[in-house]
Amino acid sequence: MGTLRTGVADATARSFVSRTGPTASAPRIGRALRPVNEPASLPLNEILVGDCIASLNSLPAESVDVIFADPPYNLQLENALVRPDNSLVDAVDDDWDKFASFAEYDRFTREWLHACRRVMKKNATLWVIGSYHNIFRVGTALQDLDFWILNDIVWRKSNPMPNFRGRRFTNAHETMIWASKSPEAKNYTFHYEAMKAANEDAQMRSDWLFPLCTGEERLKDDNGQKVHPTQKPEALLARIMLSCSNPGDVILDPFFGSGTTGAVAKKLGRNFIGLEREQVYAKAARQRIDNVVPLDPEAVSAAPAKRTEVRVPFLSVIEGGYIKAGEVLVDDKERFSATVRADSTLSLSGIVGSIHKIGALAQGLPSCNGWSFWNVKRDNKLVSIDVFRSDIRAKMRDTQ
Amino acid sequence: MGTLRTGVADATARSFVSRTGPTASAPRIGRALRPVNEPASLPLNEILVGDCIASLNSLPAESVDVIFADPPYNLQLENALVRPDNSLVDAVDDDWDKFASFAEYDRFTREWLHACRRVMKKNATLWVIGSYHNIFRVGTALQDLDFWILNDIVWRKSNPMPNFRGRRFTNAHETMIWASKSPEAKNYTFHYEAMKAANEDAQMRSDWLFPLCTGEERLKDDNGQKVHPTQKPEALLARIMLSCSNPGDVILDPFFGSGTTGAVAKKLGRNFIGLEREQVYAKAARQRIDNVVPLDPEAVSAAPAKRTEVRVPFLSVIEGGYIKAGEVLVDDKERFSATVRADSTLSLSGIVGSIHKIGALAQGLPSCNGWSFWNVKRDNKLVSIDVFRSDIRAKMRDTQ
DNA sequence: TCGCGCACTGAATCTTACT
DNA sequence: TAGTAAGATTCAGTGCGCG
Repeated sequence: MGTLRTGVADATARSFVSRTGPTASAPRIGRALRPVNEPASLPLNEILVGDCIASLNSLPAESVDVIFADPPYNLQLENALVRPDNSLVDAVDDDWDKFASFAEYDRFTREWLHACRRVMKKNATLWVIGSYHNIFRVGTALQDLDFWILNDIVWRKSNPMPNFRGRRFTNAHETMIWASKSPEAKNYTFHYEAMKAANEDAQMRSDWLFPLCTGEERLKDDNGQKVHPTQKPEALLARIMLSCSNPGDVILDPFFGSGTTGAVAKKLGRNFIGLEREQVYAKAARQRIDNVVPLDPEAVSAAPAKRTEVRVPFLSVIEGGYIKAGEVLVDDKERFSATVRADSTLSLSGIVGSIHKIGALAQGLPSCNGWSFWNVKRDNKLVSIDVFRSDIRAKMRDTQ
Repeated sequence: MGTLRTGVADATARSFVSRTGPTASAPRIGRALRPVNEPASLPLNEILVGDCIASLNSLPAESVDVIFADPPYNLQLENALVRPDNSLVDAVDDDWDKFASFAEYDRFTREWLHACRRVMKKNATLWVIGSYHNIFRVGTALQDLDFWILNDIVWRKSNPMPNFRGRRFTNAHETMIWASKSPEAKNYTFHYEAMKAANEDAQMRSDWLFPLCTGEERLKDDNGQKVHPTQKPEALLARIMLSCSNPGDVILDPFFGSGTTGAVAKKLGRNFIGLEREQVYAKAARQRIDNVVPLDPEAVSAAPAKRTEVRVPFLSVIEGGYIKAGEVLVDDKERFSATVRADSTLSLSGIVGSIHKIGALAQGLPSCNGWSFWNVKRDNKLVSIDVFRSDIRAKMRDTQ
């Protein structure tokens, strides 16, 4: 396994070095620097522009430690989507995300996965991210190609786009699959202790909470438009690299896009190889990466898990058995009473709504915090429903 | 759609009724009660013992509203799992969870999904739960069979089994796929408003947090051993039924196991059909369900949704004397004004059209909800015309 | 400098009833 | 059944301008 630490490009340099790659289909956008302890043909910390399968086939076999892949999701939008305020959603409608059929998508998927397999070291692992549109195809292909799934990881988005038509649950997560090259490859890298320490000394779970990539981090062009429609947050890549790679490792990304993998690799003292079809993305990524200042090697430690006070649905109070459907809630002075329904809405004089809405309605106020307004009788005493929320939060705290 | 409410078995009765089913392979463990307004061959609130595909094929086509399926996971533990203290983990190693290959599992999956499809009503939906061992196979099969995925839902476990070897992330979730019968079936049941009210008046997301089924809820046999290795929590099924079904609906579960689907269906005033291969599970489930006390019907009905309210023509507002022909409507900020004509159309700069059309035109947008856009002046304050619609609807309700 | 209000945005398979 | 009109529908932010 490579232990290189100096191959990462100097952060102060800005010059672009475009060179002829090993095949005509894969010109390199890279730095002239080349570490001496890796095969000459391994284009470390470079971006190969061209078809990812041709580029993969140009690389030496068993040469990379980790692959992170963010392939096209094969979204199938039927019509334009407008928000309630009638503005148009800037959806992904790029050519690279269009496939004629599931069969074609499967063929494409199996091809790039097969090519990835060849360049993976024996104990290398592979990450693929996707949504329900494509992730089941990817998972099936992985299993058919004899990859061995280690985990599926859920990226829970703290700020997902809402469902504007109210016809589904908010699509608030994406799924990543983490797999080794084969069931026999047992000696893959996994920093269990670091992950546990990062998670308040509890094992790191398979559900991770991160915000979308927005604000400063989001790459914009000269017109202020986003450079890439699906730029991933650096925190996501950082947790992957910290848990599953070592400084000096080679991280390959066959769908490099805006170069998040490269930026995080450089920051964390890893080497990257980026494959990207679109010249415009590759160029933006190169510039982005050249601006990254690597962390001090000592500082390259696991990022702590994010912890905030979570929202508890009132439904959880019923689901947790604290209050039963059909019970009656009253306010402090027992002037108002409402019946709890199975779906956790309250019913008062035939009107149905949330604990907050009905609390407001009872008092004739524009708003009301139902948690502090409503009580339930226990042993002939009033107990605030907020007590149950606190209890649920205490139990959840370990699982954040 | 069935509206049966009385077919749910009497909670005080305890007797088992085993009968000969429609095929030799599907003897019924059911109640003698049979609602009169459903086809004679629909075995409501019964458990059919036998091969699930044979049982499915014995049911009439297009007869169920929701299917919840918890198929075998095809777990692939190579060796016995031992805890750090050397105790043996009681993992799933039952015969019904063994498949020789992915191909065999796929064949099985496609077969039962195809049989499910036939018994689904046009706007029925299907839920399948699984883990990374099988869910990718299931999702691929669903898409190949032309089901239309609406969401993938993550069940986050608040108390998952830890990873004992420290070689992976804690497997802390399972995945559910929610799908309609085809892309064209748009009128599936989804109680958006109820879910939103249940979740602090914010849209219900695709990640749900529940504890595992433990304690009192977990079914035990006479020796104190768990009856079924993968009993699902009732809260999970309750959220599914509350969001995606109505009282009286028929919920089918082709892998009934310990009968959680039946228990929750009865509690929430839904009908169930359970299919189960193992006599011992069916018997335990029957007993469990007979002990369930249904909730009061008031507590389980769907909260009223705006989109199900009757349409009120704007003309009714004029006819009701709320607004007089010739009056002027304005928007929130009084940037636009339009005159009400006697036939309830608006006139703005010589153009005449509905409240919606003129609202859209004024803003230069493709569409507009005139009810929320326009206001009228009363006592020098703006009053939304939607207030008048609400009033008309309230009066209509009283006279029903 | 701070707070407030408003505009804008993010991998999205996003309506329904009537003629 | 296809076309048209009614009308229902958003959360957690970031960033900017104004007072």
